Amino acid sequence: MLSKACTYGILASLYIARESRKRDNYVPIGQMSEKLNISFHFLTKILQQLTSAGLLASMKGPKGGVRFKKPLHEITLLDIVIAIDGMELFQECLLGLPGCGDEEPCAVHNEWSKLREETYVLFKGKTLAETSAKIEDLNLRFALPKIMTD
Amino acid sequence: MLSKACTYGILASLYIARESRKRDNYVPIGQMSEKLNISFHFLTKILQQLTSAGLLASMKGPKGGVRFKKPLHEITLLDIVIAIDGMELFQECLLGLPGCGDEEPCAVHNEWSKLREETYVLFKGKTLAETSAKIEDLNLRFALPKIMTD
DNA sequence: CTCTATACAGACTTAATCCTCTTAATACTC
DNA sequence: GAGTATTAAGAGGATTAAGTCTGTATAGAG
Repeated sequence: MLSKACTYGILASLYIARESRKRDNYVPIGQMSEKLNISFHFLTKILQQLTSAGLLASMKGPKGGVRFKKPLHEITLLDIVIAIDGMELFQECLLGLPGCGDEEPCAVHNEWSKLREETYVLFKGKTLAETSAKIEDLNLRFALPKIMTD
Repeated sequence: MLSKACTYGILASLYIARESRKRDNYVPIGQMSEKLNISFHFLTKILQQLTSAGLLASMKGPKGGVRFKKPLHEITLLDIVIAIDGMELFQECLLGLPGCGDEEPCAVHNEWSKLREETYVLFKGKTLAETSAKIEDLNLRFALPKIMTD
């Protein structure tokens, strides 16, 4: 469904969102990679994609790191997904048929495009503000063990 | 979403279904691979999965090939998908969190599991009889060019 | 019985994804 | 200005998915 890079990107985004609600600093990638248990260099590359997509601002040097450029309620999971995995997910024919579309639908086009649209709407409706808040409500220590222990 | 092998498996299944409604012979994989423009050996491996899953019966030798063991209206796209890609698609957490489930949901678990369920129902509701009939109704020469020219 | 057309099996190759490493460049601290 | 903590950039390695090849077994045809 989503690439590993994309799920890491979402997790990292939720982490950054959570940190930035606590204090307004840049969040260093090194700390983040430890807490999320994701390879530092790999995470760096993923976050660079978010930076060059204009979602994150980055700062080098001590006290550097990354943070979101816009308020958290203006950034959605869709923004993250598109920046990393692109739009193909919401456009591809289930059967991989090249000409499939509304005009020349494949055998499952109508149902499938409806599901794709629902998926799109789901991602679009999830802001970082709302979603990162939910993480704390639910206290997901099972999944993100080190986030909760700093 | 689906692996290449799985989409090829579905296309081949629709082809077999279509052929077997015309005459009751085994469908040779060589002919199928030409018509669908899929590598013969690769397609063979994929169809072996359907055979060992009990969906297809196969016959060696001249006039041999594969055909479905059950009537077409009793076989769904879900059967094909599960035989090739397994059930993970309908079980995995969107964020890849290991403990995510109804008891300890991740931040998007509820919405995501609803979508997964809809996907499952979509596949389950699509029988080969209905779906392969649709292919001819819609005359999908754009996508399956060689199917229509034999 | 032999020949041929087919499926079966598994090793191998290629391509894509995932991840790591090394070397910059830059900003802060003293 | 030197030292250090950080991101940036890109090469390279590891793993998995995708695809190819070679050979074997088997069923039918003559």
